[in-house]
Amino acid sequence: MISKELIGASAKPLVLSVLAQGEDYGYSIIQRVRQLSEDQIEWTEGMLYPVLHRMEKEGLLVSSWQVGDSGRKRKYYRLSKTGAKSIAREQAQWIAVHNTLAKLWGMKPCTT
Amino acid sequence: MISKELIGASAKPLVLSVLAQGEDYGYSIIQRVRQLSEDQIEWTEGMLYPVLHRMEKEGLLVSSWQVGDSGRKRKYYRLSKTGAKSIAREQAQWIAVHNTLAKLWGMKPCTT
DNA sequence: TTGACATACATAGCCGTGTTAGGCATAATA
DNA sequence: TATTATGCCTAACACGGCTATGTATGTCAA
Repeated sequence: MISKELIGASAKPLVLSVLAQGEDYGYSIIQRVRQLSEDQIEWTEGMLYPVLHRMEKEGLLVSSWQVGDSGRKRKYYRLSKTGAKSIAREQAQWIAVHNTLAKLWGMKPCTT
Repeated sequence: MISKELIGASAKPLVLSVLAQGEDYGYSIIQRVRQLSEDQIEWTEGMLYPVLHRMEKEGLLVSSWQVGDSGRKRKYYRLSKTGAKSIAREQAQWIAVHNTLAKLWGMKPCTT
């Protein structure tokens, strides 16, 4: 179980990074993150949807309703240019904190 | 500048890990973290003191007033047994999230 | 002496955000 | 037909960081 603080801190960078691989919709993003984390990160819909709305309002994402193969309406999100650029900043912040923890834990720092 | 979300998520593991190296007091912890992060993590007192109080209330820390060489009264914190044990859990959570991000960023995962 | 500054702790109000809980709707499955 | 999985959304609540402020002491220079 991941703490709500960590959930909150990782939501934005994770959404941005997932969408960097191509557009996706809310419900699917939750599954993708769960799989990527090997069932360790279990997002709730009540957490993700407001995050997506906020990020769209901030201009990081763009949404569009589409009807997929299933015939069901889905709200797909993709990165805006601003969103694509912001990944680097999110990444830098994360690495900065991670490397500080890594020092205290006797781990090797992350480059790149 | 680190986002408030990341600040919040990293506060507890950072405090625990700093105190794992020996007891310390609030004002000093802020400096320690700033140095360790190479000036990238700049905690405010209004953020840290409530964190320390909470962690003590949770039984993770134990405090004691001491008079150091400077003749000034300081409130030193050290890990309780519970606090020492909790580091591993905090670490596991952090690594879980980090490795998920690392996958998306094409980085090598952290092993322990 | 006096003023400025770093040290050192603490709290109050504002605001953002995850959680819990609930609602609504459709397609697939039993 | 009933249930489950899918798929979106929002409201009330509680928690916690930020800003601002208050208090107090030691150091150093004018």
